[in-house]
This record gives sequence, C-alpha cells and structure tokens, in this order.
Amino acid sequence: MITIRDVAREAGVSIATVSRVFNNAEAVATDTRREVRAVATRLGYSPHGTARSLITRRTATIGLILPDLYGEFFSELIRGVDHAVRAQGYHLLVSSSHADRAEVDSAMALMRGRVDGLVVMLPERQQAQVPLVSGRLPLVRLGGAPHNGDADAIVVANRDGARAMVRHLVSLGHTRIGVIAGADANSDADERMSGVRDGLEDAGLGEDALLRVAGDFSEASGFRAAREMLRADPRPTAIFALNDAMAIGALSALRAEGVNVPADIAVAGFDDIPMAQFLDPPLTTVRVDISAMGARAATRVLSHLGNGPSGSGVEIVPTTLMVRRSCGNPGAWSPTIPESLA
Amino acid sequence: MITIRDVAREAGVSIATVSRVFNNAEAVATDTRREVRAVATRLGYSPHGTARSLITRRTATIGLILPDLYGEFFSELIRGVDHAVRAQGYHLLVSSSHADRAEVDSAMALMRGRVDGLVVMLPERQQAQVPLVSGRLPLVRLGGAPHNGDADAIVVANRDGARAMVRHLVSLGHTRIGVIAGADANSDADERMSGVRDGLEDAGLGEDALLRVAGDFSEASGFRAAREMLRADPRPTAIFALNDAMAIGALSALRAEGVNVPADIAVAGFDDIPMAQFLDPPLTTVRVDISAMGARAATRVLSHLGNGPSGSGVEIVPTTLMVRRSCGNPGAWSPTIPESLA
DNA sequence: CCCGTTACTGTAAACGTTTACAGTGACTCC
DNA sequence: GGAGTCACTGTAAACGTTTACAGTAACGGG
Repeated sequence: MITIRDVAREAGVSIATVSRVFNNAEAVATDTRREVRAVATRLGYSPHGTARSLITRRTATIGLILPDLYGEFFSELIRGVDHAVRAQGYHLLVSSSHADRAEVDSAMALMRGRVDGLVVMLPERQQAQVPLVSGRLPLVRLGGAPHNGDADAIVVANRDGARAMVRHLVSLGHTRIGVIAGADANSDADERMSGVRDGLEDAGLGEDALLRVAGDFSEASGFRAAREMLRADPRPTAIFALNDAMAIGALSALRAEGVNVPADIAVAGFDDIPMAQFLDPPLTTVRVDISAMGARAATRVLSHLGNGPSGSGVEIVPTTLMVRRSCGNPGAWSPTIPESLA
Repeated sequence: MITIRDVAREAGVSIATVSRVFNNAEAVATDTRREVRAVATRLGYSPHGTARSLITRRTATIGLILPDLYGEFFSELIRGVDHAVRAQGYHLLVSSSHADRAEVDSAMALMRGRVDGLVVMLPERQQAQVPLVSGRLPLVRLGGAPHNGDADAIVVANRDGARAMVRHLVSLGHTRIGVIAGADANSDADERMSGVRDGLEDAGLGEDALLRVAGDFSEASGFRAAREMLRADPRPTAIFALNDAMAIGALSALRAEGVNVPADIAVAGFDDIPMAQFLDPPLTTVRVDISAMGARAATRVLSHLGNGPSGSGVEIVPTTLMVRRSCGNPGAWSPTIPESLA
C-alpha cells in the first residue's frame, strides 16, 4: 500500500504539503501542487479513508439499520437515503435483517466509530419500547408510530391515508368493509388500522361495518384473507388491504373464485407500488413516497452534522389517494391506459 | 467520546489489558476481565472501529457498487450480499446510482481504505469495457455477460434461461414470437436476446419467426411494446418479455385491447418476481435466484480475504423454467391457486 | 535459596492521516 | 537597512486502537 509518505519522498516535499494538496486548502505553490499531483497519480496514490477519519473525527458515512430487506419498499427506502447522503459526499453503511431490539442495539454498537449518524428502522415487534440511545451520534428513527419518545423521527401519515381511503369507500356506498390487516405488533399496520377506525367513525358507522382479517404484508396472506372474507356473513362489499402486495393476493383470490372486481367487490391497497396501475383492474390505493421518506431521514441526520439547516422533531410524510378502477372509479369505466403512459 | 484510555484509568489497568479483554485473546485474569467489562458497560464504551481498522489493516467492510436501485431486483441483491457478509462479521458499504464508468471508478476510489473487498455491478452502458482495477482489493463483478476479462465474476445463465423459454414456447406450437427486449447495451438483456436466437435456431426457425421490439425493463415499456406488437403483421402468437415487469405491462396492454391470454396470445416473462404467481393469468417465467447471486458474489470476495475456501473465475447462476398459465400450461387450465399456497 | 517457568500486566511503537505552530526567504515600506 | 508582511513549507503532535516486547510476582523444583 502506498502512503502519503511515499508521495512526499518521491516529490521531495513534506507529508504536510501532500496533505494540503489533497485537501486543496491553504496556500501551496502552483509548481509544488502540480508536482505532487503528478507523483500521486504516477504512484496511484489516493488518501486512506480510515486514517483520515481517525484524525478528523468524521467518517463521512451514515449508517442505515433496517429490520429486513424484502420487497420494493426497502429498495426504495435505500434509494432515497443513498441519494440524499451521496449528495453531501457521504457514504452509506447498511445493516439489515434485525429480528429484534437486541440485534438492533448490537448493530448500533458495531457501527460506533464507523458512522457519523444513524437512520434506524425498528423491527416489527418492539417498536414503541425503550428509546434508542446512540451516545453522541445523531439518530433518526424511521417509520412506525409517531411520538414514542425519540427526538427525531420520520413517519408516514399512515393513519390519515387509511382514513381517507375508508371515507372514499364509504362515499362509494360501501357499508361493510373487509380489512386485511398487517402483522401484529407492526406499528405501521397498527396506525393504518387506527385510520380505518377513524374513517368508519367519521361516517357514523359502527364496529359491525368492519371485518378484520389478519395478514402479514405478503401476497400469500392477502390471498388467504380474501378467501376467508368471501365466506363471511354478511360478506363485505369492499376489501381494503393494508398494503398493495396483499391487495394483489386478494385480487388473485377473488379471480380464482369467480368474483368480479369491482362489480361484485371493490378492492383497495396501500403504498402505490409501481405496478399497481398495471393490475387488473388498476388498483385504487394510497400513495406513499417511500424514497422521499428515506431522503428526509438522511437529510435530517445530515442536518445535525452541520450540513444544511438543522431541525428536530417528528416529521410526517403525507399520503395521497390514488383512485383507479378497482373500487369502481365513477367515470373511468372503460378500459383505460395506465396514467404513467398518458 | 469515551475511549479505551478512560476505561483503563477507571478500571485501574493499562489500555493493553482493556484491549485484550475486548479481543478476548491471550490470558487476562478472570477478576481483571470482569472488572474491565463492568467498567466498560458502565461507561458505555465500545471500541472505535476506525482506530481499530487503522492498526489491524482490515475494515471488516465490503463495498457494493450498483448502477441503480430501482425495483425488487436490487433489494434482493443487497439482501443476498448483506446476509453473506454479516455471517462473517463484515459490514456492507453501499453506493448506487452510477450512470457511467467514470462514476464507478470514482466510487471505487472513494472506497479505498474503507473496505476490504468490492462487489461491483456495472451500469448498462460500458459493460464489456476496460476491466475494473482495484489495486490490491479483491473484486468480483456481478451480472452482465461472462468472460470479459476480469478474474472473478458471478453472472446469471441468461442465455440458457431465454433459450429454454423459447423452446418451451415452440413446443407449445408457437412459430411467431414477439420478444420485448431490454435496454440497448444492457448486457443481461443482450445475453437473453442471444438465448432467444439460440432457441429459435434449435427449433430450426428463421429470423422471420422473431419480432423484436425494444423495451427498458419497466412496466410502461412492456405496455407500449405489446401494443405495438398487436399491430404487426403477421401478429405474434406469443410474447416473451425479457423481464417480469415488462410482462406485467404487456398483460395490461393486452387486456386493454381485449386480447385473451393465453387463448389468443401467450405471454412469458423472466425473473420470477414474487407476484408473478398472483397475476392474471399466473405468469410463466424464468426463475432467477437473485439473492443467491448476491450471496455468492459476497462469498467469493470473502474467500479472497481468507474466509472460507478460495476460488476464482466466472461463476454462473442457473435459471429454472416456471410453467404457469400465461402460456397455456397444458393440464392446468382450471383456476389454480398460487403454488406458494398449495 | 536461586532459577526457571507460568501467568499476568504494562510500555511504547506503530497504523496513515490532519493541522497548529514554527520556521524561512523574499519583498515592501518607511 | 531594519521591520513587517506575505507566501509557502516543514516539524511534530495528535486521533484510538493493537501488539511485540519487557517486566513483575508467585510458585515449584532442584
């Protein structure tokens, strides 16, 4: 490995001068600078990040701790974080697959001294537990329910989104709504469920308007849940899956049973994954800008590091209702082409 | 920040002893060990990764450089890499969104001294260009065409997979096949296209059996391409989209035009993304185990670092033909439930 | 009683940088 | 011509670890 010392010797200057050239700070004579640069490229030198980090006390890296990595959700999230972080010249250290809180804490410990800040998304189980403690490192929590004790968090307006969807369904005349819920103890799922209850309440509908069946955010669980709902009495006239993957499963089940969507049963999802508009029928869903959420989390961490205006508190990522045809969008009955192609 | 020196002072020992406790190497008296551990947790000490890296000359990190981060493909890839890497106690540094070769090289330079090895996937354009040079760092290239000059690479059996699919289509009686190709200069797409030609040749069919329309791996491009194919004369009796996302777009277009799948036109995809089995009809496709590919790449890099048996060369990830109903799977005509639920 | 061994612990030199501080000429100005 | 300023460069001390080497005390054997 070739070091700053080799370059200095070869160029006939001190290591301080080489360092100055590479941090293009302070005054270095143009000739010297040129010479050093030349020697450096000839020798194939580039500064050693670790050594630099040790002395400057910044790693130029932020850590991202995720519970899991299945599905488009996480790739979008990483994409958002990566983008924001790279824009400020930072690196991204990713650690995923943390089944419980202990693993998250250990991942955080392992990252000590390797990152300047952290973005953490907790695994489903212990969401609202003991607040995360990261020593001096800026930390922002991602997802889950708002207001659980930590200073910084970016969360989705799950509750508002679900509420808006239920109101939409009710406005279409549905008074018996089947909801395919998320995993137990997943607080995003919990929040969406609360939103459903809010919406029902808004409409003056009671508990009997709601048929809740558990799912786990997978297509398979949506399939099973929808099949179960078809046997319910009274049978719901609308199915609201708390994410799009489960809605896809539900559509598949309904099709297998010969039930027409939306004529017989309306179906709605949550997330608006890219293919939602290409489904049959195109899926009415609640849009969430996941990569924006990741970007915001990263930006927040960076702001505590002195990049950009600093702020604190819980920030909420809004949702949008995307009305397509799976709930019988009035006025869009004829076969339409996906809006991204219009 | 609390350092090894603080712990040493507080515990009344030297920093060497504290270090020894944390690397649980060599002999340390049980009492001393206990005391140090106690002080360390009381003070909330954990070793500083950067400092450790500097002296040990290993960062316990491997770098992953990706062209992009859109879609499930990349999250699966990261998942595989992350898993393999964590199993050996390594960290994962991710850098994505590299539009061209220069950006890849700069990302590699930025990672110098921060990682012990690299997994690199090149952006679509300059795939087969100048081989990657990483100095002393072990490097494995991911995806693209095999045999382009680098020592280590993990690639998908794109060609075999596409060939198998074409043979399947031909065996079903199709002699006019529309292929929705991938982006220009994407070598995975190129390889799949070569496989298509192989398959056609196997069947003794000429160039006129093939209708090629360009796509870019997105649902939208699949939609457009399928629509274009419907206007071709003679019209193909089967559409083979070179990935599942485009197949989904194609299904959507066919539906909009009132064409029945598979009765009027067969549709096939490539990748076998999770929801392929939940589509209408369930999609016949070529299965690729993406996360396994990522894991293999990581394992290969790690092997050069002395973890596990070492090997070199180009490794090929096999594909499997998944016959479902979108091409008229004989004997599976009645509505079936997805196989993951059976 | 001395020596060798064992079991533990401390000292100090690295690792490759950055940066405060201290030079060193050359030039300007009075 | 001396002082002051300026532009540039070098010296050396950090940053928080690991680890070779040396040191110490206790103990057993001769």
